[in-house]
Amino acid sequence: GVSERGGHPVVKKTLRQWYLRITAYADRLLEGLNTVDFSEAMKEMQSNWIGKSSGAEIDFRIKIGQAKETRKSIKNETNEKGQQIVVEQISITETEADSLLRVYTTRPDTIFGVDFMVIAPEHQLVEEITSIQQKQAVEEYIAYVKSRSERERMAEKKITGVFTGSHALNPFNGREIPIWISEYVLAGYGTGAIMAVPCGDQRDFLFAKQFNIPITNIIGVHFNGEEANPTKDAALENSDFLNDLVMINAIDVVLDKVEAMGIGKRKVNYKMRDAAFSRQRYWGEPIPVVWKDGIAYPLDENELPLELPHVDSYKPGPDGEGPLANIKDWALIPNPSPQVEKGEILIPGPSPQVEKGAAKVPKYSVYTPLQYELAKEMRKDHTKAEAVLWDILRDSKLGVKFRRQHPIDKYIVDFICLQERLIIEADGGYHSTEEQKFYDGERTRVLNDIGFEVIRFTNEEIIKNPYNVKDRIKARIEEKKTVSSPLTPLHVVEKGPGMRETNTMPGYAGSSWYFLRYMDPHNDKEFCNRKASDYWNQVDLYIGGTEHAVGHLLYSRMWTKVLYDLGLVGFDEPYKKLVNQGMIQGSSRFVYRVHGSRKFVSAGLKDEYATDTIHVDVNIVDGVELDTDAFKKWKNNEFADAEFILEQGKYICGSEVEKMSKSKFNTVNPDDLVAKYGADTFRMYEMFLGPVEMSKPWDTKGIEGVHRFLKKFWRLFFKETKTPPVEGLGEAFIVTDEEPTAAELKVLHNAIKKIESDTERFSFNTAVSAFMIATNDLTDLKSHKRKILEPLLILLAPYAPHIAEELYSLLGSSAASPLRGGLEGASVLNATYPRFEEKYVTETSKEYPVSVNGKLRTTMNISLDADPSEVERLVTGNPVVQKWLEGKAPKKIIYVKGKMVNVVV
RNA sequence: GCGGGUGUGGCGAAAUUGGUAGACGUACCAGACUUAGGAUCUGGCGCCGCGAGGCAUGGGGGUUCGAGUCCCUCCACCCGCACCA
Repeated sequence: GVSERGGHPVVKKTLRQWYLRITAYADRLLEGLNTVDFSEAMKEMQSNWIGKSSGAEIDFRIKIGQAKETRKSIKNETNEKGQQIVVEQISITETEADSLLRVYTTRPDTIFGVDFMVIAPEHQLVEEITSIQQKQAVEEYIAYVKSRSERERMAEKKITGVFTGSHALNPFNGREIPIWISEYVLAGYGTGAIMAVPCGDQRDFLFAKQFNIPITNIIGVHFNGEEANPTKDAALENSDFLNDLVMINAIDVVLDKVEAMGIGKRKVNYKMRDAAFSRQRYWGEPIPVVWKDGIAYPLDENELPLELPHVDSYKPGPDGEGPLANIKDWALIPNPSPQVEKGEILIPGPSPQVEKGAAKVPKYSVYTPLQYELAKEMRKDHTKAEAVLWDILRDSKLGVKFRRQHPIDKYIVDFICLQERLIIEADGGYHSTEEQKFYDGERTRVLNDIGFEVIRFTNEEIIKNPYNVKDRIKARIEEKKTVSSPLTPLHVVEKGPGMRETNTMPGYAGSSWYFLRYMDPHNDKEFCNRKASDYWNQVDLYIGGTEHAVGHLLYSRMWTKVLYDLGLVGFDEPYKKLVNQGMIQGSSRFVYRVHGSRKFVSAGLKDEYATDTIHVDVNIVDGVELDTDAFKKWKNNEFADAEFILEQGKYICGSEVEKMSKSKFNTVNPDDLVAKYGADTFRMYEMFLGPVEMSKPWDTKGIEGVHRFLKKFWRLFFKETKTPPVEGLGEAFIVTDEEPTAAELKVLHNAIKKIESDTERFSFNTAVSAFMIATNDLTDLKSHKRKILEPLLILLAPYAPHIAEELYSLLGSSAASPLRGGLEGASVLNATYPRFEEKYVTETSKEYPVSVNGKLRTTMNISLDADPSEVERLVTGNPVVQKWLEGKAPKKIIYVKGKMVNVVV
């Protein structure tokens, strides 16, 4: 496609990027959700995104179907024309593969229902296990998959796949299971390979049907042959030692056995990926890193803060880099600070030629401490060959100590004997490519340079012939012990020119923790003093949209956990309570142009024509009726020659609720509304629209009501005058200092109670209606008393701050109304919130609803202290009730004090 | 497909614990004041019915003296994720 703004072609480029390792926090981000007050939808979105699943990785042995061929010349003769004829015998044998097929499953209980395996097209075993017969088909299929864009793949959902020609062996019964390749298995999730159980998984079922793979039913009647049943509650059948076990209980039985046999282990997987943390833009915090020889070095603390350089142009840098790459003066630095060096002392061992203490103690360097982390990770995951080799080398079995997955220089080597300076590497199948050979050669050269010898074995060698491998290593160690091993200087990174990182950080680098800065905004030593953050603690209430669910809200939760782990803040969740406000949507209008003409057809008639739907500006539509003259002038007369096909003399537009967007011509500009009605009206109307968390289309119509309310409220303070107000308050100001009546106090205190509780539970729409009710009531009572109006103003301040402040200051400071002394210039924002007092709203009687058999028939005013027998007497005496009783005696009278009365006949 | 949510007048909505369904606001109708009304005020306004009354909270069923609210079931719409094994 092309870009929306400039129409430039969009191309894919490979870029070096920084990632935030949010995956390391996956579990804690999930658990933390239990401690915060977020909506269910929000929690659900985040936990879906994290996508934790518990299952197991299981290794299957692989039988390669006729993969190896050996050619043997059995005849070699010359024919009568003198041409040589070579007759070859090709023998094909089934062999077991070097590698194991590792699958990820959440349902190990279904292991006897596995009818085929599926690996992703990108899986590393594809080449190794493809048989000769299937080679062409597999290659064609891979080419087909590559030709499809992700979009096509998602949209079409075709069932595609190809058989590799090889089989996996069920570890329990040795059953041969065909291995297929299909794009429905994703390389990036789990191990990129699955065991398919068609009777229990719908995708597997459809695949089996598509390719006529026989289905094993392990759940008996729970499987109907029409579709898969993912139940966990069925008793297993056809499942060997699992027979009759309920599936959910069988999971652990299988896993225990798998782990005992050493062919797999329990494993938790996450859908969440690390978060891209670099942007190719100017605006963003620069990343404090200097590159040298392809290695990233962090800046020293005393070199911080690193500030963005001044630029004259924000044009992108070369090869998709950010604009900073253009600023050579800034990016290139002649002398980067020395790298962080974490070395280990290499003690010259007991080699006879090296005198103890004679040699200098050399260090070998490690490029960055990160390598230690990486090595640690790598030690967790090892190939079968590595495991075999480690078994040979570990515990000084060969007389010298070996370490595995050890960082040295810029590499992490498989096995290293520091004492004898010997490195052993186990190479997988991929080491045979030309490119890999080049890198391996380079690696060997560098390691040799710093005094290490490298011995390489292929995985195949190690597994097939471990004793041979062991003997060769042992022999080499003996040889090395007898010769001098000169301690050459190690590969040292010299000071020299380097280049700054030219990517910048994304917006969320700042938005993840900005709230902490509010707690200590003037601190120039640290982002926020621990004492300040301990005092203020978590954000009490955070109002934001759901669109941040898997972005900002997740990042800032992670960020807070990092700071917590570093001891810099005392809480590990940033937000105590989260309210998702709804989005104000746009209500779009459409016109329908008859295809290829300049005729526009009204919505009711559009089905009779082939039409193109066009967004039309909502401002030239009244309701759904188009102003056709305005339409002709719209967009600089673009549609000046339009003709209209009307219905009942009108052009009716189509309508739809969509996101507000300029391109959809459905935007309403708040500035226009503020100019017309004022900010208070606009603000209050937004609150009045409905519950905060609900999205709804903007509708300007109702705004008049709120505006009328504010005008009415104003009239509690001011008399309307014909002439515009002049200096001072004059006669128009009608607030008095009289004592309020009981009725007025009741109105006030009902309002206080309702508005306070509504505000606290974020029910702003009902709070606004409570203001309206109070204002209507006070208008009816002709109440203009300061003792009523002043508390009401304080209540109003959060809802209509401008008018509240204005009237409050008039109450307090006006010379013309000397109602108050000493409060000149006081702000309503500092006023004490009014306190609700029960005594003003207490009633002595109530208009009770009286029902007969649950149906409301009448109401009766009864004293609240009336006892039940009194109520019964009054109710049964009521003529309406008597009419419905039809002379019968009531069976039962239900009286709920303060609520209702119900007579059961 | 999976998960979350919402269904109440012409429209936005209210009903906080099972207790007078539709508060408040719009729109609409009638009227007052007025040169005028896009100001203000009064009255009406769920549907059917002259009325008594009947029917109404997406549909159906249940629990209860009483259900918008609780339970079962079906339907529609919106949002999020989406080949996650």
